Amino acid sequence: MRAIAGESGVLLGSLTYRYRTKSDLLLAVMTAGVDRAIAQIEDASSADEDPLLRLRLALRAHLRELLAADSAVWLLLNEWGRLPPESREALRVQRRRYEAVWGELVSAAAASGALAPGLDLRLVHLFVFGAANSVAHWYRADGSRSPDEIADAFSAFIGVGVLADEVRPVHVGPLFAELCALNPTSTPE
Amino acid sequence: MRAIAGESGVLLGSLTYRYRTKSDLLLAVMTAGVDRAIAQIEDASSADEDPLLRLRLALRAHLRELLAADSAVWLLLNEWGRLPPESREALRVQRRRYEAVWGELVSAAAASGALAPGLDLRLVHLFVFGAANSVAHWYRADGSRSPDEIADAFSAFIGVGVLADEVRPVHVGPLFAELCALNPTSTPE
DNA sequence: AGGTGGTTTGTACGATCGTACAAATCCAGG
DNA sequence: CCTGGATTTGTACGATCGTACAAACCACCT
Repeated sequence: MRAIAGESGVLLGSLTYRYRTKSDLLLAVMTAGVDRAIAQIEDASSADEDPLLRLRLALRAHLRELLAADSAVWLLLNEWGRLPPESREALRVQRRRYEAVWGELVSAAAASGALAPGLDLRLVHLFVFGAANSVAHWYRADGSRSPDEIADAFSAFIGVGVLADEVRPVHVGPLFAELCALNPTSTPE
Repeated sequence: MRAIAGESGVLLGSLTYRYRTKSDLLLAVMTAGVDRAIAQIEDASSADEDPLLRLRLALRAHLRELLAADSAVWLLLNEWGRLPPESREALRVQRRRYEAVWGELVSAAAASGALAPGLDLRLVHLFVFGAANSVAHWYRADGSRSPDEIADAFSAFIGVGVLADEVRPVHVGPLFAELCALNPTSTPE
């Protein structure tokens, strides 16, 4: 809490005034982040008709969101296990929407005959999603490949991850600042 | 610490006697776990000559280790980001060995012509490894598929994961107990 | 000017964490 | 039997965590 406040340029009390608990804050940041990611993915993937190209564009958008320095998606993935059950319950709506987008993309790709027949589409969906997410474990912003390049390489095979040497820090400050900019004078709950 | 002690059937003080710090304990559990996993994978994959079958058997072994209720590999994956730098440094040897095993399997599979040509093998390696690991995010012991079935489905496509509804708890107690059984009367560092 | 509602500040509290250590206990070897 | 080292126990300390709250502050309206 104190660290987040410091990164956000406010003091601890201001945080607990806007969000009664830490879970509320995390929930708000994650909800906004996932909403943004869904919008980006839907926007990117709607730019074409070809199912495979749509999948590829969606992967690009997803990795851009996931690998951003202030990625709320990455925060969600990392912090999910420590979220209280109520928060996970509250995030279920966004999660279903997110999964629905991917499921649709995978189904369309399968229907177009691009995927090998006889595959369990649910598993394929889990595979694509999890594989893309695990890129965040080894990606470095100063590395040799951009998120788009990784997404394309992933589309070609489909490429994924391992633990990186250093931990990619999440700067929650900007996330909170952005959230405050979106709701400048909202009543806190 | 207190929770680990409780699960292990000892008290807090006994833990800090055997391992001076929490990092030491985590490091010992993880090192032993990764060693075990490497041994299992090497053992399983050495049972055949066909590179693809070896990869498949290695995936089975890896998922068995990863998805076990007391998986030290899963613990490592989850706790890596919160490990102090010295611990990560100390684990680097095992990590390189682990990655070497997978790199070898992927290279052999590629050399046998099983993989599409022109792929970045380093990325393929990251992909396979990360994809397999992310299964742990949605796997349930009471689910419909066994680790081996998932590994095989993954081998067929290559399948991966998404956040599961509930968090799979890691029971560190058995890990510590096993560690004590291995070193019954060792001097504590 | 004065006051009012929203917001920030600073501080403090209780809980929990990892760690430290004296006392109690266990367990060979002589 | 007993003695000395190894191990466990129980307790306590300092730090850090999330939370709560009174006081100060600010912007805006009449």
